[in-house]
Amino acid sequence: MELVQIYECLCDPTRLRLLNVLAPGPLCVCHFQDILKEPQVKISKHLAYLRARGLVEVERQGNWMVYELPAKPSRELQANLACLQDCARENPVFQRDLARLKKLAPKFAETSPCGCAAPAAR
Amino acid sequence: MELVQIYECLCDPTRLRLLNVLAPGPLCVCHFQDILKEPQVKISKHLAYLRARGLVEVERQGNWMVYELPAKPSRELQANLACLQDCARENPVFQRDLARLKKLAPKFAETSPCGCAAPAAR
DNA sequence: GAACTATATTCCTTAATAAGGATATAGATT
DNA sequence: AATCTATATCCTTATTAAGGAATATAGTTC
Repeated sequence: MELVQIYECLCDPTRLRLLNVLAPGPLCVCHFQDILKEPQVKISKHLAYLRARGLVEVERQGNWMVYELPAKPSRELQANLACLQDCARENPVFQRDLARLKKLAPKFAETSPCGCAAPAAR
Repeated sequence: MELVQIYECLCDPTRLRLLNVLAPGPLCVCHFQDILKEPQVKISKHLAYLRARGLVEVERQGNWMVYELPAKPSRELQANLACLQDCARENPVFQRDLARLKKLAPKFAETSPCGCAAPAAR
């Protein structure tokens, strides 16, 4: 069951936070660091975990690895991401992360050549 | 985050199957055994896991322990159970289990004093 | 090509989880 | 009280995951 793989990804708070801030648009690792305020190793490893199970996709842009939600998510993934967004609406941690994203987005856009925060600034 | 606890419960195939067949109504352990065709220990342990995290509730009826989904699920649980049902609709394992439940329900009702399959027979 | 940046991987330690077999418990029946 | 039934717990083994420290890699810049 592919479903189990999805839930395996969702059962860690750090990974939930990553997916949450990814909803508005692509981000690179350093931006995740700034938003979640977690060490690089931790973030990188969880992103690898998500990637291995198809919950995120990556594209290299120079030095930066830009992560985003799958372009064509399975029905199951789509349903669960929607559900997560729904739950995130009332969750203080998720909301704080999104607020940080919003606040940092302009700075991201000007300081990082990858420009990966641009879509998130919408 | 309570959400993580929910996902911890959902990231095992046996537990997903348990929750799936619980959707139509309460069931006791022996019925889970008949439907999932898994050993008693396994089922009992996973039910305990679900119970410890509030995904199911139990009531003793004589010898039988009757499990059911929470009467008042949190918003998050409600959303995720709905999502699971949605995903189950296209999943052969889940559908097979539900078919077995439907087929066995009358037999359950006549053979077991707990009558816990009655609501499922609806 | 040397230094620098952003990110990934490896190694280590610790803890959580799953599964199965055997045994224990609680309640029912005789 | 002895026995039976349904279910839970204990024990052991193996797998998996998390976090941190250190190191490796790929790409960039000078």
